[in-house]
Amino acid sequence: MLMSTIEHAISVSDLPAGEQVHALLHRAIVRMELLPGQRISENALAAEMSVSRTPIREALQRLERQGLVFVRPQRGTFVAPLNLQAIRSAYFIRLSLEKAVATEAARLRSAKDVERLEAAIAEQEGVLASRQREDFFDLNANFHRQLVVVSDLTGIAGVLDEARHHLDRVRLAHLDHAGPYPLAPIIEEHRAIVAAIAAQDVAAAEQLMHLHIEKVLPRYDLLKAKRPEFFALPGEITGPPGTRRPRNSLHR
Amino acid sequence: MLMSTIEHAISVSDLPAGEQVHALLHRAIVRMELLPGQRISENALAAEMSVSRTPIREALQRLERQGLVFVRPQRGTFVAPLNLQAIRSAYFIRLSLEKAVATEAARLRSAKDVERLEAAIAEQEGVLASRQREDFFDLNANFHRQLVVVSDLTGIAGVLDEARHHLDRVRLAHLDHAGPYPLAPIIEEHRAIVAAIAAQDVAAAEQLMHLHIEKVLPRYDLLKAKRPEFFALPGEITGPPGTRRPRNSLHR
DNA sequence: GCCTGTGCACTTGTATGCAAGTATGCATAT
DNA sequence: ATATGCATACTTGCATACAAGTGCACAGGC
Repeated sequence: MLMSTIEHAISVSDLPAGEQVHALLHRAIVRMELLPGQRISENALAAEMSVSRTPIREALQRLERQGLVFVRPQRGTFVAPLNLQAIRSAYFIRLSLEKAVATEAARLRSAKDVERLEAAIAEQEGVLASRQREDFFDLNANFHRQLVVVSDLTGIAGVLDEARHHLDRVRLAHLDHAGPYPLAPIIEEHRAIVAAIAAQDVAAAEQLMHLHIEKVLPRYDLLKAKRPEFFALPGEITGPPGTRRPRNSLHR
Repeated sequence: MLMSTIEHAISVSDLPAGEQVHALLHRAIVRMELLPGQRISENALAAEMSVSRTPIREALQRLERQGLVFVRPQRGTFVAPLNLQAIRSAYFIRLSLEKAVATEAARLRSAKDVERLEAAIAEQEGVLASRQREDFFDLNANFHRQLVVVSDLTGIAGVLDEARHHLDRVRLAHLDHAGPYPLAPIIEEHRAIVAAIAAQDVAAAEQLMHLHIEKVLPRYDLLKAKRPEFFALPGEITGPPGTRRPRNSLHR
């Protein structure tokens, strides 16, 4: 069921095989289509994607370093749980760096930059009602990446992306499994930030970004209450003893 | 010549082969023992370390993501130059995050934490005169990592390490190729930071850390004047046309 | 002397095969 | 019925072999 979408996606581009495998798994994990704890079989993936295990392993090693999967040698590779420490760290990184980015963007922005930021916000509004809500997170990422470009610090985009992905996993889990997750206020915050940047109001840009990022963290414990299995650590068993299911029940 | 030290190092531990290769190359690159632009041959490394190309490639891919090597398919793998954008980004990341870390450390520190930080500083003094100056950078890294632990944000240690490594490359190039690089003031700054943390003076800790980090960046252009070849981009030729040396002149 | 075309050695990317270790399920003994 | 030991199918880690592409060197023509 997972793989039907994969086969569709690979033929699109002719990037290195490992890149494509990574992009695919990364997207599926961040979107919570592959759930925490779920087994990822190198052999099965290689067969389904018609490549050898070599690029598969390359992709899995990347994902492990990003904290999205964990590999237990001779045992298996699994989607990483939502780790509280990883979430707190990602939040802290975003809070610190995005504030500084907003400051720099307010200092350096050109008129053209402001136009591009406003165009990005318009896109977000377009997707708000019509398309899949998962797509909103891609547009949100684009907006924040654009801010990085304006601040002339493109080298930090990778760090911010990785941090955001961890937080997006929590937000998207909310979308699917917990209560509503309103997107409209986020767009309003974006608009306010751009307004401050357009006015070159450094202090306001930083403060508004602070408030914007701040809203992400608190919801994690709500999700943990509803879906504790997403937070289970590698060795832990969530259910009472004896409920242990056969090894591949999650995978097949 | 390079490899004599390598053979010594590998037998010490029994970590996964790829880990060891990565640790070795990483250390050599950050210490500027492998110079920017220098070719890294997968085959030669595999032969010298008595492993196959598979773990070598695993290590090189990690290093590429860290910005320490660059791979040109079907052409070769090379030590990355000192990239201005990478340096600025690393500086920015350190400035933002370390300030926040200092703030949190000042809030959360226990008496035991202060003791450990002071012990780390004592170590730095010990190495100041006696041992190799390269070792100081390891102790400096330990100190900053310890601060991360105190601030209860161990998850961000990896990001800060990677940023610091880029800046350390510049500093170590100074040690070898440019003027003097005094280490004693750095220890004094560490001491002042710890004092502020011990006093739980949040504002002072943040400000002192700001000044501490700030000192790293400016020296880069001085080095660029003395050793422009360290900053040459992949395709660029530093000398005038016709001075192009045979392909392996850097390697053999 | 200078320019052009071809061959070869070398590069990384990918596929495949082997080795070491783990967990499951079945057979056996109590 | 319960517990124990073992065979087996699976996992990842590593080694090796092949494929595709690049650039230098050198031979030949001008």
